[in-house]
This record gives sequence, structure tokens and C-alpha cells, in this order.
Amino acid sequence: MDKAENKTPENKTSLNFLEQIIENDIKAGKNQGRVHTRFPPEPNGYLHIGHAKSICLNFGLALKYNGKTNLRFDDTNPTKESTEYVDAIIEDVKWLGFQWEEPIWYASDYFGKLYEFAEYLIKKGKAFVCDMTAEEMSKGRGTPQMPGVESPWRNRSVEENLDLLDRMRKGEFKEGERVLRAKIDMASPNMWMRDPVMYRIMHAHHHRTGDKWCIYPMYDWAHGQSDYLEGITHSICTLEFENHRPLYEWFLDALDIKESRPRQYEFARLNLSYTVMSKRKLLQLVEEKYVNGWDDPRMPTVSGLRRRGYTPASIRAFSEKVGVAKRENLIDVSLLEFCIREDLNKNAPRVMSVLNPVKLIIDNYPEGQAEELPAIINPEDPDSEKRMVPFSRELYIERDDFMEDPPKKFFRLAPGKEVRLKYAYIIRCDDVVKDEKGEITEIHCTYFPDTKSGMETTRKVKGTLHWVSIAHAEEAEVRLYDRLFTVSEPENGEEGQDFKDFINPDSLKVVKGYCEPFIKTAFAGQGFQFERLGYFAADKDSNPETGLIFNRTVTLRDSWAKSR
RNA sequence: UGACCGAUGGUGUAACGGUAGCACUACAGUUUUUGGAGCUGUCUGUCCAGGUUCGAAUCCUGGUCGGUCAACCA
Repeated sequence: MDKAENKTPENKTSLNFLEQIIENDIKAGKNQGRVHTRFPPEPNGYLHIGHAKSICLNFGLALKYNGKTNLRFDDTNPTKESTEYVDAIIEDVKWLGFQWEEPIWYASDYFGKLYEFAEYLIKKGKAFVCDMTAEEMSKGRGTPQMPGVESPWRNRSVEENLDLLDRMRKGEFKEGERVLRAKIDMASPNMWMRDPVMYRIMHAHHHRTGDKWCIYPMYDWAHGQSDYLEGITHSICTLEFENHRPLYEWFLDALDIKESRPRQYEFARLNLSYTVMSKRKLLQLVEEKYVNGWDDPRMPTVSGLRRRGYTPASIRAFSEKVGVAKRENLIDVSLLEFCIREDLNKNAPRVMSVLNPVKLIIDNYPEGQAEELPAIINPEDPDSEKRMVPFSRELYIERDDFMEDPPKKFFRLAPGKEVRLKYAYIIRCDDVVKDEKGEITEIHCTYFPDTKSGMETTRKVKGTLHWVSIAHAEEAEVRLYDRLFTVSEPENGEEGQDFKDFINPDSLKVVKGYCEPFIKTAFAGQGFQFERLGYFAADKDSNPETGLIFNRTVTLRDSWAKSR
């Protein structure tokens, strides 16, 4: 690699550590140069942005190196898993834009093969049936500093072990009565090598194998062997499995697997500021109704982000930008927000919408008159078409866009001041009307007909406002989302504090919005820019009865708000 | 206190013994019929102590700090 190449970003040649490993493997001719990855979710919850990173990584690596990626459900614990989750996960992976190698696999596809493997290990004297209770076993395991003690059942005969395993499978024993264990080393400094459990008895109905099995394999026993059976070359998982790698290797060795052998690599999972990422905690938020389901737009789930208005491209871009390494990290949500703004700025149609209205009356505009003004749908798109916006005497503008007694840097409307109404005319504020509480109810203005948008004018204004003609306005329910937590690391509070103590009570505000008629073209999921406000996505619940519903994806950057 | 892993600006991530770069954030300027977007620029960094070397973020030694591991979860 030439040093100079590294400096030119347009032909970026720097690789992350996984790409380096893969390139070395290809060079060395390992696995005949094949690259085959897999994404192995457990169907016990919905996918979140951390999974999205893993998906982009696994599929991205295969794409880059001309390889394949399997989608495999790690369904080894029937008590926690269901087809509801399977379906949702499939939809999310598809939505993110990735194509897995057909068919979809399940660890349960390998239950039969795994059973044969287990018999093989028993015959080699490398596995045994243990009658200890879970509690006894836990005590006997020792501590990281102290060796464990060997099970009294460790040296049963091959015949007895085979017979017992067969009877475990047939359901002759109660749950918890016996397990199959690998015979490794109770004194190992690595806890995972202290005769780990391979099979446990569960009289549970499995979503795919039904009642066929009464024993189910543990993760470590199922995973590496599934990788092997699928011809996986690079089995990529998160850091907490680092200590499992010797066990992963031990099983492959014990099964005498030498050719086409998968290798496990670990990377640091994604952490995002102002949210939580563990499935357990997300489940808690759902079950305890802090949010309205897994796809609540405040959730960091893929389905939540989708409903919030995030696009697949924005999530892929984000996954690219966060990078891949082995150190713990905390990504600032502002990076995620940057990615969706970048996408929507280029692609979202613009529309004017007033969310906190105050009435503005143009006194010198004829009553009953209206005109259609052309407006560009997306100024960032050179091929953008025009939309027509109705203008009339009575408008709504944003309450924040008017101040009776403004500071010097206020570029918006104030008594005696002039602003442009976007795509329309320059107006001057002449007067305000207030109610008995002192609240402004009407702003009276004069418009200048020769300043119509597109006309030459010498009149200069500092501010441009968005507006909606009251008579032509479409009403919509607008859901204003904010971050779900008030602190950047809700999981790292003081002693005795729970992540739920930091839930933001104002994470959702629902308001009525007034939009220009063009909004009627919206379809579910479509993202718009409400000019000067932010990006908003049509909610999937919008229907003729509820009317239009919009979710705020993210606000526009606002240097005015910041400067105050 | 055992094993494994890690440590580069505020946050991420490059640099593979030879000028510490890129992105986000923040700030400033420019521009603007979105206080948006764009463009330009600025600030801030190699955990510590030794050693090897002409030269160390990079190699070695020793510390410090952080993460993971004692489920019949994954």
C-alpha cells in the first residue's frame, strides 16, 4: 500500500481491522478465498440500530469481497422466541436493503446434526451427562480466581452417557434434572472452559420444531457448528463473546473439523448517546408503556427509526461513519441526525406548514381574492418540479416569527418591520390586536404588489417567513418527538439510579398543524421538509378517519435558536 | 485478586517505524427568497514512565485506567 494513497479521501484505501483480516485471508488462499458471513439474530425482540450496524457490517463485507451472507435465526431457546419476532426481523433486514443468501436458515435446522455431533463427542470421551442441579453446578464452578471442582458424574461410561442423552431427548426426565456437558477443564482461568453445558432439558414448544425436541442446545454449542455447517468463513460478533472464542475453537477441534473452518472475530458494539440499546431495557420500555410499542418513533429500533422517518440509506451511511473497531464507544446522536438530514435535504419535497399559528391579515389585499403562486418542490434538486401554493388575505404564520419588542438581531416580523413571505410578497407589519390576556390574536400588515416573488425589486429584507393561507389550509396531527432520555448515558447514573429515572417527560408533544394543500399528495412513510422547521414523515396510521398524521424526524439546524 | 481485550481532539475513526489525517460536534466568515443547504476557515489529540532506533501513536518492558467473564440466556 502506497502511503500517499492514504491521504486522498476520494480513493480511500485505509481498511478497518476486519477488512484487513479478510484481505490477508484472501491473499493466503484461506477457504479457497471465499468470504461468507452471517447475521444471526435471536428472534426474541426487535432489531435496533446496533443490529443495523452489524447487518451493514456483515452484508457490506460480503458485498465488498464478492462473498455471501446468510440470515440465520439463532432459535435455541423456545421459551423466549416467537415467529412475531422472526417476521419483524426479516422485514427490517429487507428494508435496510440487503439481500441474504436463500434460504433463510435457523439454528433449529441443525438440531439433528448437532445431536449426532454430541454423540460423537461422547464417544470420544469429550462430553458427559451431568446430574447436578443448576445450583450445585454454579457452586462447583469456582470463581475467576479459584478453580472449580469436577462433577461426580464426569467419568461415566460412554454407554451410560449415550443412553442418558437418548433418554433426555425422549423426554424421560424433568427440566433441570440433567444436562450434557463438554469435558474440558474445571481449573481453566477461562470460565467458559469449565465443562460448559451443551444441552439442557426443556419441555417447551418450539416455533419451528414443535414438540419434537425435549433438549435444546446452548448458544456456544449451536453457534460455531451452525457456522461450520453453512460454510461460514468469518463469524463476526460483539466483544462480549471474546472469552467464548476458545470454546468455539475447542468444539471445532473436538469434532475434528479441519477444512473449511469458520473463525470468530469480535468488534465493539454500537452505543448511542441519549438512548439505551439492550433488548431487555427496550422490552421494559414497551411493556411498561413508556413508549407505544417497539416501533414507537422514539425507540432506537429499526422499526422505530423507520416510523420516525429515517431512510435505509441514512442508516447505512451512519453505519459506515461510525466505523468498526474493538474499543468501547459512545456515538453522539448528532451523527445519526446528520445522516438523515443529509439524505432528506437532497431528497425530501418541501412544503410550508405552520405548527404554532398566529393570524396575519393583509389589510390591502382584496377580501375574497386568492392566487396560486409557484414554488419549487425541492431547491436541492436541479430537476425539481413546481407546486402551486394558494395565497390570500388571511394567513397563519408561526408565533415565533413575530416579536413586539425584538432584539437587534431578530430578522423576522415586528411592528414597522418588513419581511418576505416565501414565494409571495414582502409585507410590513402595521399593527397588532390582542385579547384581554394580552395575547396577540391578529397581526395586521400591508403587502407590496410589486415585490411578488420573481419580480425585480430594490426592497431588501433580512427575513423570509413560511406561511399558510387559512382558507386553503389542510389540518394535520403533528407529533413532535424529542430524545427519550434527558442524559447522554441513561445506563450510567449515580448509585441507585435506574435508566428509567432519566426518561424525558417531554419526548412527545402533539400539536395541530396547518399545511399547504400540496401535503395531500403524501403517502405513508414519505418524508417532507416543513420549510424552516424540520423533516416530517407521514405516519403509517394516517387514514381518512384520523386525517393526516406526521412524525417529526428531526428539526432543521437552527443557528438562531442556538444564539439566544 | 485470575483470564481475555482495549486506550489517538468534546465524539468516532485513520496513520502498519518517516509531516498525526478524515467525519461529526462547537465556533467564525461567506452566501442565501429556508437564521436550512452550500462554500471557507478556526479550536482542541497520541494514558503514564522507561527502553530500542537517525527517527516511535506504531516495537519492547513496567505501570495506570476502562471493558468482559462465575445463566441449564444469547
